Amino acid sequence: MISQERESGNAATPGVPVKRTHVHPVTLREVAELAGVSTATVSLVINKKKNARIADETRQRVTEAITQLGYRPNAMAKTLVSGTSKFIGLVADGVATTPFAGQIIHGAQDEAWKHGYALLIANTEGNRELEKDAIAMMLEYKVRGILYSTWFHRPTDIPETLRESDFVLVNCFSPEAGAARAVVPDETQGGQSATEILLRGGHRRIAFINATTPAPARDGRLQGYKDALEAAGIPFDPALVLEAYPDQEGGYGATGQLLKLEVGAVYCYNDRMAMGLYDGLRENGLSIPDDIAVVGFDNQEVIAAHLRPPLSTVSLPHYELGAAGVRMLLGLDAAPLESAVKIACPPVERASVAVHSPA
Amino acid sequence: MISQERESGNAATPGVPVKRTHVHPVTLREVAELAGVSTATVSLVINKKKNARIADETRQRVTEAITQLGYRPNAMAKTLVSGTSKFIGLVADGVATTPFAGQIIHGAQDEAWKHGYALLIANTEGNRELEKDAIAMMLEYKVRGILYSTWFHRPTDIPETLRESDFVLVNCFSPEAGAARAVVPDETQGGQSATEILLRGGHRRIAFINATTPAPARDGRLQGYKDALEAAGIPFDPALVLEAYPDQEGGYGATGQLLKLEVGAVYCYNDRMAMGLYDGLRENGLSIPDDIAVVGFDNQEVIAAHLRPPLSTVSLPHYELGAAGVRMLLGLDAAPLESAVKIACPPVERASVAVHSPA
DNA sequence: GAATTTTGCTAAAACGCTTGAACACTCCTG
DNA sequence: CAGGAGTGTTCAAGCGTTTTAGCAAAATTC
Repeated sequence: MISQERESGNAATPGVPVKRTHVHPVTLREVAELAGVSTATVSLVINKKKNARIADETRQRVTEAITQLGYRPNAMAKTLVSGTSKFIGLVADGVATTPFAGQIIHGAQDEAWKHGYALLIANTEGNRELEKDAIAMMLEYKVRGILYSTWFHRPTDIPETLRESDFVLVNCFSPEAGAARAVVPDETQGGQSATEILLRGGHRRIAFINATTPAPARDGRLQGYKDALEAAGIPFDPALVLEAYPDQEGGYGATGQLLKLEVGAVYCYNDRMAMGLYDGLRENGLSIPDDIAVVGFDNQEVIAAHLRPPLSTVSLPHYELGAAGVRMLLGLDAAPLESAVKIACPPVERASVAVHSPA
Repeated sequence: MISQERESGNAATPGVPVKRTHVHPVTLREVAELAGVSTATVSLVINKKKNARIADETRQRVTEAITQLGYRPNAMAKTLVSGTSKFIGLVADGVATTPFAGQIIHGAQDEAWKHGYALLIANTEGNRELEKDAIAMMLEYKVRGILYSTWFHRPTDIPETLRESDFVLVNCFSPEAGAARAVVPDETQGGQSATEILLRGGHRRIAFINATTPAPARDGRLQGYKDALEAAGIPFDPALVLEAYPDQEGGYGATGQLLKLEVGAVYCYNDRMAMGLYDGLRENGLSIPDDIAVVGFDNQEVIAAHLRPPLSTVSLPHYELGAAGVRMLLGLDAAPLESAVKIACPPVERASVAVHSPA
């Protein structure tokens, strides 16, 4: 065999004499020919097989041929042989849409890369049909596994086709226990940390504006608040817990109620609420943190870091979620089936809470 | 390499005779056997070749076999044959890091998907070495082409290896003319639109707080301001153009100077500046839009839509940039080499500019 | 110096699919 | 009824790798 002849040039176009614009298609065989060895040898050299015995001189010759020709392995051919690609799929319901949840992609991509994997992403906008197609595509490309992620922490059910592959749920979990590996933020610890920021500021009477919308975050963040109070020996007072829709308007609208509580500190369900609350407090002539200390939750950079004063808050560890998802998928981190792995939400202290007790 | 063995559990470890949990590897051949035809026939059925003549009865049988077996084509094998995959690469210097530029990914992914392509993304954080690896990876996977994107509009030089593939620059451009296809936001039109929002509000004396940092945006947005004034028959007054660092602090810090100008309207280089300016103006007891109308630029949702009052601004069309990049790559949109294609920055009017003239 | 081991390399069979050429029919057409 | 035209299907040659078994020559052993 060893069919097609070539005019001397470069650019191999098998069969057809037309030149490709982009030069490359240099194959293993061409390298082998130039180096005067078999393709097997070249393959062995490239993959640095430890128990392959290759003379230094040969290895040398092959390496030279490779660089001289500018050879690039064809990953498809490799994958075909090995049966699985160096891809990890990431199915997201809206991660690319939502600014800060984009960090999930970022974390997954960094971690994947670290282990020699590339990310194949698909944004499904929650569309079930699209989602199915996306998963099918990933399976066809023989991904090593799939990360199924949501833009906010919530329960989800698992698409049937996902089961055809290894997978890990990221920022979501299956309501049926034992159904899947999953990694989520530790809302409770986060709520506790947020409250502790205020406790450290010397506050003992702390309000919490929770969300009206049911979600794991709503329960967890409240629980964390209670835990922190208990640890500090402060009795929990339900009257100090307000509720509002978790956005700027909600925060702004909660101002009135909050003022009635006459607290010196308030912990908001999220940063957007805190942002609205800032406006409300300001309109009432109150200054942060002197009249009232505020902490948020989420650490949405654009907001939290740039409010005046900058907002103390707790980070939603999106980057870490993505990274941990990849590690769990690859079997590098423990990944119990029984319950989701929880990633810490680290506190970020800024100027919205004074360092010393104002009391 | 491929070290750890596993007890039978799941997780196929190549080499070991352990069964895969995930059943699939159903091949064309198996389908063919079940249907009692050759693999060629099955292939023809699947790909719906128009000039393939297949009896309805046969087609039927094959289709059944396919669903019965849950057959999934192996995309790698397909690609190997065809020479190019259904992948489009997206190399980003920080798109995933930067919240709103993430829309580039989103737009690219939607558009790619629409044409049957999947996105292969790599975030390089501007690291040249990583970038090279990322591009190499994409070339090895025989991507149809590569989108090279930056998180803010700027000139860039083109990595050598990028030339081995089709590519389009997104949100950036090459300083050497004719070097590459590129798509960027139309800063000038954007600046003009921003200014026009204020003109429509009845303002004739409009300040512009430009950035101190050199960038295409800085020049373009200023030019747009001038164009808008000229079109309205208002002479350009350099005294009305201030400069500040383009972030909240900068905007806040520019308040003093701005007040000296005694203008009723101000156009800020970006939303973050406007956000800072809001604080500055408020501290001086001025109300927006009654005492002073404000427009920004970028339309960073988290900021612009949720300030009080919501900020009128101009959208940086990240989504469209991504989508247009894909279309240009696939040859669906014209893509001149001489100069970058410009995408409009549509105005977004909110409450920071009053509808009627306050004059 | 024969037997054995080691070293260096290659042949060739996969991997799962596509595709043009070829084959075997059945219908027409004149 | 021979020759041509359709029609339905299969053959077999790739696509670019990896990898195992095996071969020949060189080195080592006794």
